[in-house]
Amino acid sequence: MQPTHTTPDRGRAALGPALALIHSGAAPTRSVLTGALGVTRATAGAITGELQALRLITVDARPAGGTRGRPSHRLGVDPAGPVVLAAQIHADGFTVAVAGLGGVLHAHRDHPLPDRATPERVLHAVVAEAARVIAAEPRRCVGFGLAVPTPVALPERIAVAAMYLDWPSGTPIGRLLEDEVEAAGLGIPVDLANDANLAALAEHRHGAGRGARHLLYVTSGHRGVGGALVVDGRLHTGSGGLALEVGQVVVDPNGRRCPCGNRGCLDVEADPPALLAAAGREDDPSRPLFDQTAEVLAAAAAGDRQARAGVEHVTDRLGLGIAGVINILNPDRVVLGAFHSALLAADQDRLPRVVQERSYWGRSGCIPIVPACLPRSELAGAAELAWAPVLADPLAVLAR
Amino acid sequence: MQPTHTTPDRGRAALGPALALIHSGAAPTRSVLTGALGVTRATAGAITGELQALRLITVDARPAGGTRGRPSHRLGVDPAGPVVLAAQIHADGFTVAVAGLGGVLHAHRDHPLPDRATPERVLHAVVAEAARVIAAEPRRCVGFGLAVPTPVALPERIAVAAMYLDWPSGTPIGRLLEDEVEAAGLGIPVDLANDANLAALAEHRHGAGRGARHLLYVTSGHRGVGGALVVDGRLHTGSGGLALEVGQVVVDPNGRRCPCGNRGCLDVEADPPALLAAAGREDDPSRPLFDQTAEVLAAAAAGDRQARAGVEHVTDRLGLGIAGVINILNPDRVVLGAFHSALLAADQDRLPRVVQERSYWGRSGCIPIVPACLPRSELAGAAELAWAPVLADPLAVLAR
DNA sequence: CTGGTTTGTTTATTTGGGGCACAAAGTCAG
DNA sequence: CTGACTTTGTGCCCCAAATAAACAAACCAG
Repeated sequence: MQPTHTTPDRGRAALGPALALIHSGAAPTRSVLTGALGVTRATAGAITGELQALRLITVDARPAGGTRGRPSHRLGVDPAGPVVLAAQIHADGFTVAVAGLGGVLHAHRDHPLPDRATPERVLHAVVAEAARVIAAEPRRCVGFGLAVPTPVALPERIAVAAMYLDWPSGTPIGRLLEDEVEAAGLGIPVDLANDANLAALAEHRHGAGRGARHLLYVTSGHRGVGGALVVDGRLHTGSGGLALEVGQVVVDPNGRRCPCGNRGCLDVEADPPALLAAAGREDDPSRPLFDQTAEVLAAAAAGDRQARAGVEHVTDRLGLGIAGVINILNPDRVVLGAFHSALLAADQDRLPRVVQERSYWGRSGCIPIVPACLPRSELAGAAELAWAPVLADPLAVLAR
Repeated sequence: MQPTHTTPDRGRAALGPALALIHSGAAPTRSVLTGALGVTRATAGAITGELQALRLITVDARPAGGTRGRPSHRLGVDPAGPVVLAAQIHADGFTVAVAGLGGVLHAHRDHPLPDRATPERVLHAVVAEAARVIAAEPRRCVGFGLAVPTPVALPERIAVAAMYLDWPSGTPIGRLLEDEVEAAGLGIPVDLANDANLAALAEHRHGAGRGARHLLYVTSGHRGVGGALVVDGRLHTGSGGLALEVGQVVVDPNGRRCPCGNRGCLDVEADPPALLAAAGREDDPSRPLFDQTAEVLAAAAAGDRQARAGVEHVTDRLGLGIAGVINILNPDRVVLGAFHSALLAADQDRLPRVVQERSYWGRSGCIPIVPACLPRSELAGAAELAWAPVLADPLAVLAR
C-alpha cells in the first residue's frame, strides 16, 4: 500500500535557483536576486540567509557604490564552504582538482596514465588519486565530476569510439566509475560526461559564453573536432547523449576520408592535422601537434605564403561548418576553444566573414564569434557537473 | 516610489501545467496528473476541480476499466468551454478556424487572398473574417493565432524573404497584425509565427511527434524546404527566431543554384520542383505542383524507371540533409510533412537507410522517421499558439 | 462475501511567500 | 551641513496552497 502518493518535502524550492544565480555571477546582490527569482525582497533576504547558514555564500556589507539609494550588499561564494572534486582524463594522463563554487579551481595536479591504460585501470587510478585529495582536503567534499575524451551515450553512460585511448567502444564507463567510487568508499555523488560538452558548459557559466541564451561551442585538441550546444542555459545532449557531433558535419563531399566513413567531415577538415596538410607540412609524430600548428600560425603571421594559404583554407572549412550549424540552430554566440581559438586569433576577420557569407541572409553577421577564455575549461566543466546536484537542491545534498 | 518590489499574485501556479498535460492528452486521469505534477492526490483533485469550474475540462466518472483498484475518472477538455481562433495564410488564400482545447479543429473555411495582396490588405481581410467568425461563435473566444508562410524574425516579429507572397522583406508583420486586431476591436491576445514551426508544434502536441522529447520536423509544400525543432517540449526558435532553416543545409555543393546564394541547399534539392527535374519532367506552371509530384510518385510505383530514379535521387538528398541535422541535434524522432511524407510513403526503406548510413555510427538507425498525421497541422499549430497564454496561466486570461 | 488495491475527498496543519511598515544607508541639491 | 529622495534590508502579520492523515468509494479476485 502506498501511503498517500506524495513527494518528499523539498523545503524552499527557490534555494537551488538562487544559488545557481550567485554561482554563475548573474546575481551579485540581493536586489538582483529579487528580480531574477521574481520574489519579494523579504523572500530573497530569507533565501540568502539560509544559503549563508549553509556556508555556501557570503554577504559582504561593504558598499558596492555608484548609484543612488542604499547600496546593496555583495553576494559571493563562501571560500570556506564545501568543495567538489573535478577530474579530467586526456590523451597524456589525467588531472584531479579541487573546485569551489563560482567556477574557482583551487588546485590541480597532473598525473600520467597507468601502464596498459584499460578503462578499469585508468578509472581506478583516478579514483585513488581523488580519495587522496579528499583525505587531504579540510573542506567538505560534496561531489565528484569527471571529463572523459570520448563521446558518452546516455542513459547508460557508455563510452563509444574513443579516439586517443584504446578503450573498446561500448565500455560501460559510467558503471565502472561508480563501482570504483563505491569500492574506494568515497560516499559522494559522482557523474561523468564528454570533455568538449563540459568545456562548453563551463564557458557558458563562467567564461566567454556568459549570458548567452543559446551557445555553440567548437573546439579541437589534437585530432577531430568536438563541440557542444547550450540551449536555454542547459547542455543539449540530445536524446541519446551524442548530440552535436559537429565534427561529422560535411563541409566538402570530395574532401579527405574520415574514420566515420564519410568524406570531408569537419573532423578531418578543420583539426590540427588538416592545417599541417593544408600548409604543406608533414606531421612529425615525435612532436606535439600543438607546437607544430603554432609554428604554422606563426609562419603565416610572418608572411609565409604557404602557411597563410593553409590557415585560410582551414578557416574557410571551419566557417562552412559553423555556418551550417547556425542555419539550423541560430545561437546567439559562438565560442571557439583551443586550436580553433588560435585559428581565430591568426585572422580576426576571415572566419566571421565566411560564416556570414555562408549562413542564411548573412544574419549571422550579428552572431559574435569569440575565443574561449577559461584556462582549463574541461576541468571547470567537470566541476560544474559535480555541482549540479547541489545547484538543483542544496538542502538534499548538504543535509546528510 | 516602487511600493515593495513584488510580483502580482499568480494564484495556483500548477494550474497551467496541469491544463497543458490534459490538453496534450498526457494526463488522461487525475492519478496520472498526480504523478506528472509531483503533487498529492488532494492537490490534483483541487486543481482539476478549479479547471472544471473554469469550464476548461470535464471529468467523466465512467469507469476506465482494466486494472485493479478503484477506476480513475477520465479527464477531457470541455467541448462547451472557451475556444480560440486559428488562421493560416498560404499561397492561394487564407483559412480561419475555430479550435478547442485538445487539438480539436471545430470548423474551418478557406478564403481567397484579396487583390493586390499587400501585407496590410491580407491581414485586414484575415482579421475581418476573424471578427465575423467570433461574432457568430456562441462560445467565448480567448485567443487568436496566425500561421504565416514566411520566416518571422524575433523579437519584433518581422517577416523576412517571403517566398510565395510578394511581401517586402522586413515587413513588421507582428505590429501590423496587432494594429488590425486593435482596429477591429477584437480585444483578445494575438500572436503569429512561421507555418512550418507551428506545424511542428502541433505534430508534437497532438500528432506523430507525441511523447518525443526532441523532435525534428521537415516539410515542403510548394517550393523550398521548411522545418522546425522541438527541444525539451518547446519550439526552438533560436535567438533571432530564425532557427532551423533546414532548407539552407547544403547537401550538394555542386548542386542547383538556390535563391539564398549557395548551391545545393536542401531547399532546391529536396522540394517538389527538384523531384520533377530529377524525374526529367517539366514544371507545368498551370497545374498544381502537388498533382505533378503525385504523378511522378505514382509512375515510380508503377515501375517507370525515370520516375523511380528521380524519387531515389531526391530521397537521397533529403536523407543527407536529415542526417546532417541528426549529427548535430540527435533528436529522438523525425516527422515528415506534406511532400516529404509522400516521398517516404513511396519508398519506406530507402530514406531510413540513407539517414542511417550518413549519420554518425549509424546510431540514427534507432531514430524513427514517421509521416505527419494531422490533416491541417499549420492551422492546428496556430491554435496552439493562441492557447499558449491560457496554458501558461489560465486564471490570468480567463479572469477578465 | 471478504479482503486487497487504487482512487477521490474531507479536514486539520504546516509553511513558503506576499504585503506592509519601518529602519538603514547611501546620493543629490541647495 | 542639512534635508529630501531613493533604494535596500528586515521584522511581522496574514493568506493561501500544498501536505498529511483519515476515511469513503469503487472495482477485482478469491
